Amino acid sequence: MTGTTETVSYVSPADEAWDAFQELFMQYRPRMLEIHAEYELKPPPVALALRAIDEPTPMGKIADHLCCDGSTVTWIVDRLEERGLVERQADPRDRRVRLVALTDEGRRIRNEIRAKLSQAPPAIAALSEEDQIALRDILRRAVRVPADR
Amino acid sequence: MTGTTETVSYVSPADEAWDAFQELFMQYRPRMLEIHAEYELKPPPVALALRAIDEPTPMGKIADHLCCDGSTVTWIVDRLEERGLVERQADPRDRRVRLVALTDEGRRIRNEIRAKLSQAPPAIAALSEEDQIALRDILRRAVRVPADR
DNA sequence: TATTGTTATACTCTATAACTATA
DNA sequence: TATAGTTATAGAGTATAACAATA
Repeated sequence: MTGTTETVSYVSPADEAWDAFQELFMQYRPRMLEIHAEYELKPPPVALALRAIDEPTPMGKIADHLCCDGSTVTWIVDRLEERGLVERQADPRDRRVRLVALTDEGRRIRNEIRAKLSQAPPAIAALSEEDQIALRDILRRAVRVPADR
Repeated sequence: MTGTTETVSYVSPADEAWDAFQELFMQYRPRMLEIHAEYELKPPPVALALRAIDEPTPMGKIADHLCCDGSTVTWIVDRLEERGLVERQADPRDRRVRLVALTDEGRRIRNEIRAKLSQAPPAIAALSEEDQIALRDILRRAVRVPADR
């Protein structure tokens, strides 16, 4: 029996890459929590909501993005609104909808957070420039694949 | 002034790679939550704790790993112990310490979860085998860098 | 009738402070 | 005296169900 017929416990390079990917993310997680904590954005979904908003966004879309209940989004947006980071706007197309929009301050803070989170961790920064570029190009190709599931 | 002296808004390939990395992770997040939900491991830290345990592990080390308070780990381990997935053991070297160890059932469940989480998402699986291998090799090189911060 | 979002509510999760037991 | 972990507790976070407004 040759190696190529072994399928039961075969691990594809994709799965091996994915394991390393996740390990790297778990390495980074404390830093991400630290950055969120600097802005008192807690629990994580509050920070994720702020990070995700760009254009005015319906409450329901935020719920989908966070994978949480709509009533939880009401609570999250209440918190962000109390702090003046977002405001609820009417949607002229459908008066049931409430659009969540960044305030100027909210945009400033969100951009600050994004900038900090965008700094590659040591694990990536220490790679050769050749590796960095190859990694960037491969990941950009990957991200373009629709995540239908 | 030449381009190489421009430092203010320069984005390195490392940072660009890191942005794509994070986008891919956010794409995958719903699937991760779904897998955790299949096993009723909620909130996320409960699932992360179970996933992380291999050898019997002191409570305090789990708190460090999750970036949470020790009393929260007491609560998390209580939940896992109620379900028969872990058990507290004495540490013969230091009687203050409680080691959290997987039960047979806990190891079975943890392995099942790990196997599901190890399946590369479509974005990765759809890459050419050449890209998959390059990605794996680069990420493995990255992960070996100590995450001193 | 169905959908978007809010309110009221109960339950879950989390940290703080005080405590026990070891070191 | 310091450290590992637990307990008691208050407060934060989350979902469910019932509701109001609009489609």
